[in-house]
Amino acid sequence: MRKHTLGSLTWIRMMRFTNQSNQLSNEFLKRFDLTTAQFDVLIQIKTYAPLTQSQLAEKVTVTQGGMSRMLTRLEKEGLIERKQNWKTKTISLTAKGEQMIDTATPSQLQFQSSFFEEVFTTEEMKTLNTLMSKLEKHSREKKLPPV
Amino acid sequence: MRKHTLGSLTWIRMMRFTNQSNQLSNEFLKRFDLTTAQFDVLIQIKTYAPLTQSQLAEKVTVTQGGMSRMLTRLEKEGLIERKQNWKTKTISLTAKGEQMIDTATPSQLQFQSSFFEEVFTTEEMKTLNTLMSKLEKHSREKKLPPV
DNA sequence: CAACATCACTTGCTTAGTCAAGTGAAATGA
DNA sequence: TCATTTCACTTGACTAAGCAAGTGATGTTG
Repeated sequence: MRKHTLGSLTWIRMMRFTNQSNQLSNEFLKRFDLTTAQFDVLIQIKTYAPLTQSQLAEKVTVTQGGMSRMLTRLEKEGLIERKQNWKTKTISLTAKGEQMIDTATPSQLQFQSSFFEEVFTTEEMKTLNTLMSKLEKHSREKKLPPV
Repeated sequence: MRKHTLGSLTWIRMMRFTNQSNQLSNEFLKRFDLTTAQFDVLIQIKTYAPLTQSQLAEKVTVTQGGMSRMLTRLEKEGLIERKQNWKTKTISLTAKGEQMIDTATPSQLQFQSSFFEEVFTTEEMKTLNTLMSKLEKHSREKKLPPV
C-alpha cells in the first residue's frame, strides 16, 4: 500500500481540518444557541432574501430535501418564515431570526478567521484564498469519471 | 453587514469545497459499495491494525460514540471484527474488508487527487499542501476563546 | 375540458455524527 | 474483601444530510 499522493494527502488534511473546525465552530456558536449549519443558512437568507427554498439549497450545496428539513427546524424555532407564493415558498427572517444573526455574525466571522490568522501571514492568507477559489469553482463543475 | 474578512471567505469556500467533494466522493465510491466515511475508517484500520476503538476515533476526528456506531455498521456488513480483549476491543479487518479496501484504494486516491491535479500546477499543489499541514495541526490544538 | 406533465416542496428510510447518561469489567484502597 | 473509581465502550435522543418516492398545485395539449 502506501500509495498516498500529494493530492490525496492534501485532501485528507483538508477534510480533517474542516471537520475539526466545524466542531469547534458548533461549540462556539452554542453561546448564541445556533449550530454552524443554521448560521450558514440564516446568513444566506439575510443576504439574499426573499428567495425560494431551491435557490437557498443551491447556495449552501445541500439537496432540496435537506433544505426542507433544515427550514422546518428553523421555523419551529421561530427564526424564519415561509410564505406560499404560487407554487413557490418564499423564505424570510423573522424579527427574532434577524436579531439572532446580527448578534452572532461579528463574533462568528471573527472566529472563522482566527483559524487562519493565528498561523498565517497576510501573504499566505491571500495565496490560500486564491487557491480555494479555484478549487471551489472547479468542484462545482466536476463530473464523475466514467466507470 | 458585509463584514466578510479574507479569513471568513476562505473558510466558507473550504467548507463548500469539502462538502461538494465529499458528495462526489460518495457517489464515486458507490461502485465499491462504500461511503467516504467507511473508506476512511477502513484505510485507517488497514494501516494501523490492531488498534482500539478510541485510538481509531482519535485518528479520524470523531467521538467515541460515533465510532461505536460506525463500527457496528461495518461489522454488520462483515468488513471488520471486534474482539474483546480485557476491557478493550481490538479492531481488525476481515478477509472481505481487506479485499474491499484493496480494490477501492487505488481509484479512490486517484479520485481525491484529481480535484487538485485538474486545476493546479505542481508548485501550487505543494504550496497548498504545506498550508494545509499548518492549518490542520493548529486546529487540533485550538481551544475556544473565553466567553 | 379531461389527461398528463412539470415544478416546488415534503417525507420515509438510511448514514453519520454529537452529547450525556448508562453499563460492566478491572484496579485500587480502606 | 467489599466499595469505589476508572476505563472502554454502548445507547437514547438529537441534528444534519442524502436519495427516491410521494403530493398537490399549475401548465400544456389532444
